[in-house]
Amino acid sequence: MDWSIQDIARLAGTTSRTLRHYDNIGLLAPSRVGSNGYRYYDQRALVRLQRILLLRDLGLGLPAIAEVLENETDAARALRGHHGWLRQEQQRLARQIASVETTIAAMEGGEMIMAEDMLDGFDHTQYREEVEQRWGTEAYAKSDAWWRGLSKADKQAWMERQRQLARDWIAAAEGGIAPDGDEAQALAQRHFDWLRGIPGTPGGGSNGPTKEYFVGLGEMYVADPRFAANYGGQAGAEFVRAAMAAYAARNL
Amino acid sequence: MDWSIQDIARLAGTTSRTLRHYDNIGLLAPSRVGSNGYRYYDQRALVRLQRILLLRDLGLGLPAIAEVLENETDAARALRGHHGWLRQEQQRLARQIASVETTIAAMEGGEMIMAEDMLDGFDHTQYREEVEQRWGTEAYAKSDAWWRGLSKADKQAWMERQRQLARDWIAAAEGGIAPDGDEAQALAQRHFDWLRGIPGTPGGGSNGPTKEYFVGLGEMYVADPRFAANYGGQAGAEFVRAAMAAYAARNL
DNA sequence: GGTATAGGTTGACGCAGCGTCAATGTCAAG
DNA sequence: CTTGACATTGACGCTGCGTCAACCTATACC
Repeated sequence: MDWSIQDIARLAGTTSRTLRHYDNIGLLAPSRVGSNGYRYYDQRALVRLQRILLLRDLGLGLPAIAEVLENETDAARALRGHHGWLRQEQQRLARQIASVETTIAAMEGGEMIMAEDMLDGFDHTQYREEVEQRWGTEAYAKSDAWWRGLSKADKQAWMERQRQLARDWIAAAEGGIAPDGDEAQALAQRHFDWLRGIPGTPGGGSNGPTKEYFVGLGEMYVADPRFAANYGGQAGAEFVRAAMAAYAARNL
Repeated sequence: MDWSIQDIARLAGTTSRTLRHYDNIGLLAPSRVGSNGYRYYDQRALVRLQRILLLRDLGLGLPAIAEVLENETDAARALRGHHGWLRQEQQRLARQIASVETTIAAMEGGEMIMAEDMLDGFDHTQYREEVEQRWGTEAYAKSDAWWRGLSKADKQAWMERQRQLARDWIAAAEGGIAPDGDEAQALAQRHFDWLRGIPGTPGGGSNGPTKEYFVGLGEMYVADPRFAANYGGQAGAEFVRAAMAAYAARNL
């Protein structure tokens, strides 16, 4: 005994379109096809469909489901892998939610990030000594000239970017992820690109900072409490340093 | 002064492809286009791009971002709405994770759901009295005959579906969502479709059960501890009843 | 001036998983 | 014979770009 396409669709709680799709991609073929082209499905097909839908509800992709159904053995293994991915997603969402919340708070509290005047209170000369000491007076002079030469809009854009980057670093550090994982490495990449925009950094310019400079910067973030504060304190700065070091080791 | 497309891409930490995309969909036009078709961007454009990327990192969709940037005012409101959606997503993920975990446990512990013999221990006659009392002896006889007439595969499929449904109900109840929300109502819909497959239910068959039957069933789940156990106990059953009642009020 | 090289342009496909027409054939019932 | 329900095969749409492909341009060095 077999059912029409609508019948099993109803029986399994899905739609005929879905069944045709599954047929097209080879995930579930009808047990019989009439001379008129009509699809008919029997019990075996129904059982398979049920399994498919079960796994789909758990969030597995159709290719993964197909694999599970063919091998028969490693269903649990596939689910464990999937479970890991789900948890990652959840963490990503948690961090995003935190970001949104702090952003909302910032917008309601202060003048909000989108506002025009956000340069107040920023004095880049406060880092003068450190920069001169570690990378020479010339490096500082260059970057100082660069900064003074920027228009107001430029400065705003640059700071906005810096602040967002710092926020993301903090969120990442608090999220408890690995400094050498993909997430953190993506942040390190952003950090690298951001530095690239500052002339006067050793090796700076289009090619980006040198390995030594990049790693040394990470050290400084930890060593200097003024920098550490930007990244959520000591723990945050250490996370940033670890991520930067890992990035440098791989890419520079 | 303006930059080439690669320049701002680097400055903002994105790609030229993205910028072309934003131009195509009207989200961010270049400030100037050379006679050769090259795109050039100035500070204003850079600022706008930065805002776009900031909002994008928070998870907003491009149309939503466009809206925020035009209206200028309701950025916080848009973010609050987005925040709600993010939390929903997070809850959905949490429930999915819980489902995956219980499924893994079931597969490792018992013979797993995919196994063949899972009809043991199910005795549908245990509900005989209740059914006869509430909906008449004929209703029971019909559904009994239907069940006995099913093949082994049919019975398996039916039970698998029932069990998954119950699991999802439990997860939903524990997830703390509203019984009349979209999520729970989708489950009620599945429950309705599932009942549809059982002849002998009042109004059953292709059209599905009647409103009275559907609501009455929900009551029974709460009243009878044997049913309640299927849905994770008293609290779970009450959640199911509430969801079914809401569903019936709207759709039946 | 020639040429190597980097960077620019406009299409257009691909991805995940179907929803949703569109145009048309089939089956059961009145 | 007509009507209506259900079937078929395309094919576009959605999200946000990544990734070729095929073809100009700008810059720099010889």
